[in-house]
Amino acid sequence: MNFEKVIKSNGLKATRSRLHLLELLHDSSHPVSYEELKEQLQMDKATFYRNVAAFESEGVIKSIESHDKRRYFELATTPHAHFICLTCNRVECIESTGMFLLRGYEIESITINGRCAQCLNQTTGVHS
Amino acid sequence: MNFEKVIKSNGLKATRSRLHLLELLHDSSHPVSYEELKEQLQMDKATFYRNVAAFESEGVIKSIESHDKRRYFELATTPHAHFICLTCNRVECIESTGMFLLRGYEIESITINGRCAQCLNQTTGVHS
DNA sequence: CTCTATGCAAAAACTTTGCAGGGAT
DNA sequence: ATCCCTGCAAAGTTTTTGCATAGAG
Repeated sequence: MNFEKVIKSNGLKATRSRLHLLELLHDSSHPVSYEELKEQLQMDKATFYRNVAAFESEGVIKSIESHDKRRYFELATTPHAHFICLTCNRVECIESTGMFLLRGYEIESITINGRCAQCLNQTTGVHS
Repeated sequence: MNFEKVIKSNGLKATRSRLHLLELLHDSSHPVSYEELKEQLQMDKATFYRNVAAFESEGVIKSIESHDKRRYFELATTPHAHFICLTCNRVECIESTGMFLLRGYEIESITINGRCAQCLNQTTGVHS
């Protein structure tokens, strides 16, 4: 994946911080929480906020809000739904096909909150 | 709707502030934003935060997060989905029946982000 | 070389906590 | 009368802004 190109094509400069941000999101199999993202990147907090905002407004990344105040980020790819487990807080991407229809509305994203199969069976093993 | 009873049955005292909060949510046809709620209630901000937290943890009210950082509240009723228009920021409740099934998962709430029919037709009339 | 992005520090916005008085049961 | 709730003020957090320097194109 050529992030440099992606960044530049959105009128932004391909700096180290920005490449790091996108790489981190790309390397993760699931959406990354705000906190985790902020932690793992060594850029200044001001830069972090500015870059996240820039990428989001350019549509390079997307954010999902969970039931509590958590916010998760991922690279913008094909539209798909998200499932957030209220017990273990994991976010899963749900690739679906027939789901994006609702009379007269344009659907951009869907978030489903609930409890995943794992957590329903074993009440142990809670992820923070 | 007997809010006094609702509040007391959750081990809380039926104070004016709390009754106001629930009445306001009840009188609104759609979920109310955090800001609007905070504005329209004349209780102290500390009290506001404490009461919202109390009601939410008791399951009396529910909150929905929109794509940006907005948070919306409603009285907890029967499970239903929400549609948030990314253009006009309106939140609609979607009563659905066959929607709450997903292999092995327990669904608690669903949020759909997109653009409503109105906004798709007329690009004017954006609500704040 | 130009103009944007970054880091630092300071400010603003938002949320939580402590405590004494007021109100509900 | 008791114990919870409220308001105020102060402390903590999170996010934004201003500005000089560093870095990308």
